[in-house]
Amino acid sequence: MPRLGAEPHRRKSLIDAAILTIGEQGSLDVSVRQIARRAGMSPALAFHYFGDKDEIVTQTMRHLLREFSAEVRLRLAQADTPHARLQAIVAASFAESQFHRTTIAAWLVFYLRAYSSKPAARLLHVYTRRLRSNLLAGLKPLMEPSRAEDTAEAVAALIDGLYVRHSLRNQGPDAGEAIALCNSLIDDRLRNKEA
Amino acid sequence: MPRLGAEPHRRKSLIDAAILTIGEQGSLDVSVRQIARRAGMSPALAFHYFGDKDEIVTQTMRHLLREFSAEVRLRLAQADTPHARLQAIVAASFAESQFHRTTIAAWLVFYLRAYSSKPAARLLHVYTRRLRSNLLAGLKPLMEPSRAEDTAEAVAALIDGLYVRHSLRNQGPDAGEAIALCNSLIDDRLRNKEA
Amino acid sequence: MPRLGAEPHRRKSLIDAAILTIGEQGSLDVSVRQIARRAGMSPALAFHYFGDKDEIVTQTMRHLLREFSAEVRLRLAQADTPHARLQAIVAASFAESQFHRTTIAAWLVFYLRAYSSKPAARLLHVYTRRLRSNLLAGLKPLMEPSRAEDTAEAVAALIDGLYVRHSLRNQGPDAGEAIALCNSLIDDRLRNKEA
Amino acid sequence: MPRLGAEPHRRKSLIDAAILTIGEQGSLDVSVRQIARRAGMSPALAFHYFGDKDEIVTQTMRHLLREFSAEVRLRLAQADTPHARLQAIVAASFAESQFHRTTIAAWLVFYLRAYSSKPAARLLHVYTRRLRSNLLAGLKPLMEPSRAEDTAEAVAALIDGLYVRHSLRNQGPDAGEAIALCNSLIDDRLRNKEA
DNA sequence: AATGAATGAGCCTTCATTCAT
DNA sequence: AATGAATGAAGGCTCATTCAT
Repeated sequence: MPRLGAEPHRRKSLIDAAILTIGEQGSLDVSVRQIARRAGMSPALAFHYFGDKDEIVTQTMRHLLREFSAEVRLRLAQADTPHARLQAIVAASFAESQFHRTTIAAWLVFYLRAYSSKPAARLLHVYTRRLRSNLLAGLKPLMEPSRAEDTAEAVAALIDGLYVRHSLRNQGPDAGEAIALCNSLIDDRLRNKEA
Repeated sequence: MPRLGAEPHRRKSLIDAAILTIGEQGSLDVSVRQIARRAGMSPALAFHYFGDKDEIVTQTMRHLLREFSAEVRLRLAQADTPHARLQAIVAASFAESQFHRTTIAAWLVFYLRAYSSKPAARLLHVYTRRLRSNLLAGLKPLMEPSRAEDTAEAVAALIDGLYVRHSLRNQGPDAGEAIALCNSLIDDRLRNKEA
Repeated sequence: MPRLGAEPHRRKSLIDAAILTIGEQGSLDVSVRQIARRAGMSPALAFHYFGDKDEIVTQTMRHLLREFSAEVRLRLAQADTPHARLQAIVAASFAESQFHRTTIAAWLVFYLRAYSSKPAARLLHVYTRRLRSNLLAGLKPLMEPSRAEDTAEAVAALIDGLYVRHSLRNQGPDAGEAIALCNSLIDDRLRNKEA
Repeated sequence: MPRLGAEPHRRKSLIDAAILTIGEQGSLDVSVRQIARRAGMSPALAFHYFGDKDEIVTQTMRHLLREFSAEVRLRLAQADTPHARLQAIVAASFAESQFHRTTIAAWLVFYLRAYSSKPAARLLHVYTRRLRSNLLAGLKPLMEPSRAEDTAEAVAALIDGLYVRHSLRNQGPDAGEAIALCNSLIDDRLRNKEA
């Protein structure tokens, strides 16, 4: 039952299925068969559209990155003070589209993939650099440079850590608490400027 | 010429090899053959000692957990104030034995394994509970309970996040800076008690 | 914009593409996709015209055989003595249309195909019988029958062998030398009739 | 039921099975499964010993080449005149160990493999050079150099051609006739030195 | 007329695991 | 104690082939 122009829809289905499958399993060690079945098609079709498994994985990673970027961009557009920009970034990080156990697991899997895959490392590098530069843009107007850098590092790490812990069987805090903890860290750093 | 009592030594070699191999690869998708080769023995012997691959992995995870616990215990023993206890935990987390790229990658791999493996989840749960209780023991005397819990969560997350970021091609801070960031968070929280 | 009567042209393109692809690869282990791409159409169209891969291959083989027959017929028509007829056959065998590395490779591939394909064997049998009868027609008037049969066999084998060796990275002789060697064998056999 | 020191025996079985399977099929397009089954073992074991299919094929080719070389060497050792040396080479070519339909088909398959495989081409090149040099060593003392080279080429081609035709459903001559045809060509060339 | 969509079958290869020695 | 021998299962990937449009 082949429909015309099915490609974009199929690719999307596969990427969604890949996120779910990889996220649930907490590993890239999932078969294309599993992903394809979940996406409602044969493995052969997955290969037809993506060429090989690596490309499925890479495109999935790229998709996650893009979704996050969009979330950030959206919120930054509405922020008009440095402080608001910081909160926008934090909020984006814990937005509903990002802060699901499964999605987070997929993120972590991709983090780990960077260990042995050059392209994955490159992709991730772009993301971390952008996050850092966004944070610094918000922090620099509010404190001296070296302190701003430390703070950016701390916020970025705190976000990552909250992700990790949240995904760990919902053991970590929920989105609201996570945001509060991040903002609290930022505010503390702003208050105690001399520390 | 097989020496008597070679078993403990063999097991240790295999676990060390497993940490290195898993850590370098950033994945459990390593073959027993690889691990055994690195440990200088045949895969068959690895099975002889551990029964199956799962047991190798589990024991490796347990080993990592134990090493960390030992590090914490050691430092807690020398801390005599609540604040010193907090610093001891932080210091243990970034002790040389823990804060290597490869070791951290192995940690993350095990975090992810908890997604699909009950035993792994249980093991990890013990570790997170203990860390939390250690942190709370240090924080409770210094601030009101609900704030102490938030702070414990933040510190734990910050540590995890710094781990993740450090392992990402040394992109994160080194041990000294990591410790400073953690302590700074703690101190900020102590100072702004009313926040 | 599909033109009317495109079918014969399409079929020809496919057969040409098949010869090239099979010849270059030195094997029938080429995909219909490769052949179709080379012929500038989709694999589905190739199936539309030929039904299945086997038919593509068979028709290709038949085409090669027919081309060779035409070459022979053409030259035989202009030969008026037995000796001239023999030379015509030899010349046809090494005519430009036949003596290309790629074409020869395709020939060999088809020879081998006869091992496991009845239809291919039948096709090839027709060709060898015809060649033999053509040679004998030229030889019988010039020597006694049993000697003529031996000679026919030798000439046929020599031609095949020169093909094989020529296709082997142009290691064998070029067309002119090949013809000379064949004629020389014939002439030797004519001279030493008593041997 | 694993026996110790089984490797050489297993490798031999596999190579024999490969010759038969490839020869019967007239193609390299045989699965490792087929070969392994014929050799009485699982495909996995074949991979264990040879690494990959390519290595099975290459070793099989090398085996064929070596067997032929041995046959030639054996007979050359007993030949004490140039003419006897020529006959030795011819006889070796049609010795029982070489002149089986299946073996010949395997030879042809390897000839064709040289089209797309560098290593196969190299291997084959060694063989053709050696054959040529052996023939020339026998011919040079008996005729002028340029004629000797032509003759070597003719003999080599005739042998190859007789192979091809023999393998073609036993259509060609049997070993005895084949040898006679080759010797006859040589003798003719010796007699008509001035041609 | 022509093609993208779709799949079942089959291949190469790797791996965890067992067993006899 | 230690290992080579051996295999079933599973995975990635390609291909011939069909079908709706």
